[in-house]
Amino acid sequence: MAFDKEMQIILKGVEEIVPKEELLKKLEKSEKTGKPLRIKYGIDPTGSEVHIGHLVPIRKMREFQDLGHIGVIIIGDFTAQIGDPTGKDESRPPLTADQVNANAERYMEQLYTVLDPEKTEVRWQSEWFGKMGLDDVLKMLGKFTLAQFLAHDTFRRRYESGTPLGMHEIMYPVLQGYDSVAIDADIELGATEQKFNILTGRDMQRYFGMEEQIAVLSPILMGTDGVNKMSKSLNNYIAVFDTPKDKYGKTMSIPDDLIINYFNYATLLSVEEIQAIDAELKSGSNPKFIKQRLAREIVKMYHGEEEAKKAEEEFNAVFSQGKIPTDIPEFTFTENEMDILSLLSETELCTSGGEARRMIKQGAVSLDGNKIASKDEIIKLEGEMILKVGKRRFAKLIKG
RNA sequence: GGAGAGGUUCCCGAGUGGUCAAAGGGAACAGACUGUAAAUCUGUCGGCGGACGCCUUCGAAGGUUCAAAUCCUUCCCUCUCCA
Repeated sequence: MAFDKEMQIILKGVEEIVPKEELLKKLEKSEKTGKPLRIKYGIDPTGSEVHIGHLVPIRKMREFQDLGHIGVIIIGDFTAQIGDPTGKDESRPPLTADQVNANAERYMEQLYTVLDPEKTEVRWQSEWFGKMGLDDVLKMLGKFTLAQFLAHDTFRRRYESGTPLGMHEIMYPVLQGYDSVAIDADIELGATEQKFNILTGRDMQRYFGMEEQIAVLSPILMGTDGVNKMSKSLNNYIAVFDTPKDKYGKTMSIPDDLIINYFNYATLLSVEEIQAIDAELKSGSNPKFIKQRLAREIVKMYHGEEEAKKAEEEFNAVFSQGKIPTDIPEFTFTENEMDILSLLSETELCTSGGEARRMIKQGAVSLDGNKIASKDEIIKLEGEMILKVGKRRFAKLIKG
């Protein structure tokens, strides 16, 4: 087969391709006409942080780019004001246009850590939706029936459980589908939960007499808690803008049985390398070291070898040997002595006096390694001292 | 438009005049333990002051009462059934 190599790259780490047999035709056509395929991926700039779960399909886009195709990023400035209802059980408060603009810029910055800017086209939904009149919208909506949408699990569940479901939310797949018409997409990337929306794009293209796009669906990356999918609202994510130290630490906190999953979807290692790691893991070698390799790989992707090594050393020092991290906030005091409660609130190690007292009572507070026994303790400030709360909160006190 | 149900602390969810800062679960945080920021166990979990107390909180605004999350009035929002 002519496209063996291409198919192998495209299929790697992909959960599902619908419909698979059309993909080969697209590739053949592209080769014959010399016209690159247009690979669509839509983002809703509802926040400004991208996490590595988002990047799974983005990395796929990069692979398409490396094969010579064009990546088209849709900035969903209209859909962002709706909030994607699929895969969610609750409405999201709409955003203002200003927030959307601000988010979009920061978003792209993070995507370019993976994408090839030369082969990336960025398009805004407002380019086409901004010009539409109500008649266009009605025509578009008339192509679908309510039953089609209620057949979708998310909508049905929301409806049946009595959770509010706004009319505008039902519009979401329609808008996303029309994007594919507007940019003439050949392939749309997304996580598996996007299947419905992406297939709506096929319907839409068909209604407009166009060739239908193909859905290339990536698996959903599990969050660091190992229970839910990676998501901002659940705070179980590793962000592109996280510090190397945080990326490393968060990776180390994932459950052991997620290790291979992360290797597959969050690193650039080849299938063979990952198979070797899997074998090693199954042979009973200490998962900690394999997880450290994973953490190193992830940090390396975004910050380079050097930073990865540093993050690992730091992690070992702080968590394995109980040492103090290197980059801790410093506070200079001119007073000769202060009571411990004031110190804890001034350094923002504790958010309230009540919390500070609680932490002391629980034996969580120490100064230069000596446990603080009483909330009435007066600290003599001299030179540099390290104040510590729990395992992860530190402050350096400097006598000014 | 008609008839019902409901909006509680970060989330879910009990509570229907004082004993409620408000059960229980989840999340989070801390301690012990561990190869780990995993798992498990224990504890904490509105703010201020050493408990007693005070302040802020139960959709919003008023009102009744010595006293309200709990009663009344108006308003906002959600769901169900009927049309």
